[in-house]
Amino acid sequence: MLRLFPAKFNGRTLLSHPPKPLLRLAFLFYPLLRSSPKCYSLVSETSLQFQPISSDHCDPLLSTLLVALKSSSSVSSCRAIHARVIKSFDYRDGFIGDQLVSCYIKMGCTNDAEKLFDEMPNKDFVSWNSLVSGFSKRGHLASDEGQYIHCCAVTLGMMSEVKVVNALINMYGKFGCTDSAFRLFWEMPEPNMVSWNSMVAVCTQNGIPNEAINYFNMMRMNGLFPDEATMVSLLQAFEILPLGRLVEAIHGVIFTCGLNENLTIVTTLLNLYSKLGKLIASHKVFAEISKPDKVAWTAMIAGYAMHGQGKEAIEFFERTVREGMEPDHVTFTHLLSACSHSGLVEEGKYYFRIMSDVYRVQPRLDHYSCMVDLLGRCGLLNDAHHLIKHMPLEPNSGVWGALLGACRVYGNINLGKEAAENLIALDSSDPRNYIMLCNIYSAAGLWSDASKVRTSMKAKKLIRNPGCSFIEHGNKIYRFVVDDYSHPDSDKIHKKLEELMRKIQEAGFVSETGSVLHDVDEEVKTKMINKHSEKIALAYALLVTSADVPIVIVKNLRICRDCHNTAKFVSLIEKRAIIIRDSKRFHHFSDGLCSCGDYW
DNA sequence: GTAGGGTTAG
Repeated sequence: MLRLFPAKFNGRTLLSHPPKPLLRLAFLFYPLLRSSPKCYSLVSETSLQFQPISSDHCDPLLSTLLVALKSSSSVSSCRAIHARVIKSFDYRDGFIGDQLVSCYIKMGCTNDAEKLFDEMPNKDFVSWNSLVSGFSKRGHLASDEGQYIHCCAVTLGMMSEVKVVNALINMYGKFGCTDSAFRLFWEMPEPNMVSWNSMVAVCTQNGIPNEAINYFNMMRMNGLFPDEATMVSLLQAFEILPLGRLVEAIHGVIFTCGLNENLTIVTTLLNLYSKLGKLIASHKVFAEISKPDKVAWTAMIAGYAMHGQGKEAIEFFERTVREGMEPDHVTFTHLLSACSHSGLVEEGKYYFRIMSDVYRVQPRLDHYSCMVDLLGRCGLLNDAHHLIKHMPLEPNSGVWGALLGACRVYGNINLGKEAAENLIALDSSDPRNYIMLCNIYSAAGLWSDASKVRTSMKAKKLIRNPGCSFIEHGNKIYRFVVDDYSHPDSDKIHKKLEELMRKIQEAGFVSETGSVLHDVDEEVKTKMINKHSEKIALAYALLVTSADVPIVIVKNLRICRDCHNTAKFVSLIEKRAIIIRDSKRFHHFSDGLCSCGDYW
């Protein structure tokens, strides 16, 4: 039986009559308290031990409950406990007030958080930090609000506090204001470990991996030894800067430092190998984890999904569930995405059904996106549209984007238009939405409509993100854009490309000019398409790599149909394994076929 | 000897 508040614990007298509302709370949330590592010391196997230190007996237990509440990921528990706390007490100040603000933010009740924060009479720098970090982590802070908070911190004399500056650095990082983050960091008299780690993270999150590595090196030169957070952020830098050999070197360092027992680091490494196209290496890393957790095995499923290995993802899922793993919403997102990337329609429908029926995981927007993608892939555009119209949540850009992608493949102009209009209504500043719509019109030969879309893009001053391809060779990364002549060996590369195109045309390859947006002659179109960055990278790879290693190309945008087809032919004719990672997934080409089954 | 704010993984 659960005993609450024993009279004595370790020889000390404990509170014998705790306030009744608290007693009810403690009973209700006993499992929650037990599951929170930070509160574990307060809660033994059989009883809830409680020892007040202040004259106000409510505070310690309520604080413990609130801390447990924050560390729990259960939103329903959050709401329940929060409702009861508010009913029984009215705390606006000090410790409890700060905790409540954090809880509100965690639950997504940003208005309540702000209201309470405004009402708090004695805000100190801890209160401010709770607010800043909570809001910036969840993207609930606008840039000017951030600057206002920075001003407050300065006027209230909080800038001497390292934790405050660290919170501001991270806030600016989340806004993409790297310059402000840099300035704050370099003005700090004594940055600590978290400050350095924050800088590495800020650089990684803002797509400047070289800078992340620089900060890492500077940190080492300052005599600091990297910890878990450093390694995770550093590893993530290599997602953008795919220097495979350097990653293997870092893997070695992780091993020799004994960090290979650290689940967080190892999971990041596993995920990184997947993203670099090395699924076998991911699997090896996973196999060496002694006690993989939910995050680690979800990462493995995500790896299979990315590489279009749906059957393997399902097998893996079923095996681990049998071993007692409890899947959550992220697990199902990747499992459904695996089904969709492999065209496993029936399996996808099955898992979508049982995720709530059997595993009690309610479908979220990501799951609906996967389902729309899954249905769209096999041409069931009306079913996909029906699902969107009848889903219980408000469809977001992911859901409409999945439909638009399917419309592009199947050339459905009407639905495509609807999807694109919804997308543009949701976010009129994302050039990709306009480009997709433009693509659909162009493919259907509706040049005047396509041109209207281009005009509205121009009017909004939206610039198309230029496509580029990366390839690693001899410890260097080479970047190619369309019609690129920047490489010193450009003449050779373009000669090789022309030769390659001639060869595959002889084997039956026909250019697919539908991917070219511009309303120009077929001949000009073919010329433009033949100089796409991934084709140049491919020709370069054929020139400099040996025949036995797979060619790995990384592209920032999605691969176009023509380049996809080219890679298929080249894999057949040159007898080479080609791996292309585009912005959405991996394509493994061999013997004239692609792992994506021509749908992406 | 207890409890709060700053960095990191699917």
